[in-house]
Amino acid sequence: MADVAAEAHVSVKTVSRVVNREPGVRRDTEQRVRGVIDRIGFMRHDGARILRQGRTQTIALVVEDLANPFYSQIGAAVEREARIRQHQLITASAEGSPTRERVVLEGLINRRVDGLVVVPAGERPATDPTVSASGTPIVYVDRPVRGEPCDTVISDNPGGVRSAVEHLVANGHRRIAFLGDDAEFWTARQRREAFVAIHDALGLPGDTRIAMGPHTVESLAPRLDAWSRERTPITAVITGNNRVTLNALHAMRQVGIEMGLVGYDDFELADLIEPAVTVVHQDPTSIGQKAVLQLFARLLGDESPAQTVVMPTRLIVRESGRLPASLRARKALP
Amino acid sequence: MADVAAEAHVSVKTVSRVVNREPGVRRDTEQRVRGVIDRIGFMRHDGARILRQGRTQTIALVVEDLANPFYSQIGAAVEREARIRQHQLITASAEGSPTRERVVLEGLINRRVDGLVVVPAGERPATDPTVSASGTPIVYVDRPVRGEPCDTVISDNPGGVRSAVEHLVANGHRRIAFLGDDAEFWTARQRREAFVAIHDALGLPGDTRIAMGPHTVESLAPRLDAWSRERTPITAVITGNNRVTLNALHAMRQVGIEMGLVGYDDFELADLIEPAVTVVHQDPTSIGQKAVLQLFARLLGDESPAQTVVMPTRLIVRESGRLPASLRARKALP
DNA sequence: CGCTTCCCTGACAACGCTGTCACAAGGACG
DNA sequence: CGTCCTTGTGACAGCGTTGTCAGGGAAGCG
Repeated sequence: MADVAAEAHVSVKTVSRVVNREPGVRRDTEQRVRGVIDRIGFMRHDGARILRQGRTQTIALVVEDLANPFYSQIGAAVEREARIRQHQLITASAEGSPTRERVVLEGLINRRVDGLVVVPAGERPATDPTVSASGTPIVYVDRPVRGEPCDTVISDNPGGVRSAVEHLVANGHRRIAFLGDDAEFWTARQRREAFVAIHDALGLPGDTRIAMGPHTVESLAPRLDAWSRERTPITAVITGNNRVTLNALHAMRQVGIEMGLVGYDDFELADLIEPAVTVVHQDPTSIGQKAVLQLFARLLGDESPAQTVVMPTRLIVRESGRLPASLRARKALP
Repeated sequence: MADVAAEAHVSVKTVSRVVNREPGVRRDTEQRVRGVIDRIGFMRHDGARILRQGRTQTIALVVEDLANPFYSQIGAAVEREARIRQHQLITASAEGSPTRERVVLEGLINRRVDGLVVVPAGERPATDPTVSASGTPIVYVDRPVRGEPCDTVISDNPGGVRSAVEHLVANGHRRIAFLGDDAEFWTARQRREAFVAIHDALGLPGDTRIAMGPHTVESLAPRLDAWSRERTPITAVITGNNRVTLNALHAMRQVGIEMGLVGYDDFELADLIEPAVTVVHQDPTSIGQKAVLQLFARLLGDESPAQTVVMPTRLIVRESGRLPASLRARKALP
């Protein structure tokens, strides 16, 4: 900038004014400065600008694994919303480890990102000293943190599970199993609890099977096989997230069982599998969008109490919720 | 930092030394400073550090669409490799628009990212003045740019297409169509050309069908239907990328045609569709990894001439490459 | 003509940190 | 006792911007 100033016979301040399109520069001066800028290829150093102004125009997204379509869709939405608001997005993976998450968050706060969208790993309480002391606004996504209330965007897990169970029941299923992901995950637990609650509410048999992950195809196959051979066999399963759904589908294919299925999370080609998979769809794009909206409200000074937004889910009915023909004969209890 | 210094009765420089674990601080001084830091919750301001040191410890990834699994897997790999090397990753979408790409790149260079991994939009020549003038090292991924040679990581498109065609031919197919993505994309064109070349090399009929996209299910369904009804019908298609594969699968399902298929890009559940889809797999994780490797070599001062790395593809044989039973009767030309 | 007002421009400090250099104190050594 | 070296510490400048304030000239006004 000093070089430009010297070359154009003006002060650095005037160059700054031109670069930032500030008013109060005579037209010919501006032309001259602009000419020099183009000629020597000057580019403003945003680092210095940031240091001076205190705002980094950057937000960060911390997720478990960017390659998981659920998170990458959130990522795409967050990036788009950030870009619209002239902010850059830093993405970071915590790989599900609270320790790594701390390190990552600390690094981001050292960089003075303006705000954070975080899918919290584990059960970290909201009052992480490093984070809360920094005053950086955070919006949690997909699962809440413990302790004092924080801005959070989650999806309606009980509602999603209820729609799945009701759909299966309406199709004649009575004994429904639940394959949840590792109980370490809050979403997994919440969905399990909802599963139990809705069973009670509908007066369904209480001895249905519940198995929490991690699930591999190898462990799932014999388990599903066994469940379907019991004296009071299950006729359908609800899977707790996209990973589990995939593995369960592989397992079923492998063992050759026919069984009702409602998956959690929609996935590409769910409609091309035979039978097409009925799923509970939570819209990652809307979730990400909503989170950014909330974050920017805070950045613009919104001081209202922390808010938890529950995003609705939608049951996408395809075919896998039906009672398979092979099971219709020995139709279950009333 | 000044506050800490005052509180601990040392100079800011000593605080700086402690924070950065520089040697040459007496043990008790360090303890005292560390105590104050913890007490008042000091966190180093990396923006200032960066301004002083000139390195941002940040690289950026510019892709078309983060929600596309191919790119999000590259993104995950790049982030991981960057993290290992103590760098943060900024991701940005250009949404396929060269104009937007320019703006995005300019913004990233203003931030003085240390390096860039870019999936170039369109046919931008390598000599983008803003970028090349800045001297920021760039590695292009998935498709090359025109003009002077640049570091580039692409996958072996001719090899991939060849393996697809050879596989289909080995399964008895003779009339094979190619459904490429928009010819605006370099990869789409390269795959088309490879398709033509291998046909010549193998002496296959020259009148096979080629259609470049954008392809929707609606446009694809009648086209595939028509092709399969002609006097010399095609018996198989090769699809030019994951999007096209998906739409083609939907279209086939919709019209109810049986036809051989080899898709470009692997996708989750390709093995659960009936018949399981044979694909040409390009490994986005390795591609991303390789690109970062190359980038950091440049950052560490590697001055060797620009290099184009071609990553091998792998044909994942499942079932969709077979000659459907319904077509086996009127078995095609020798 | 003197005064105010407006427009344009520049000097300067400061954002928070670190590299350089200098300096003081203490011990080793001749 | 003087010299040299080592160790720990601090003063200061400067990274590239921008906010603040001040100043100079032209125009407007009485």
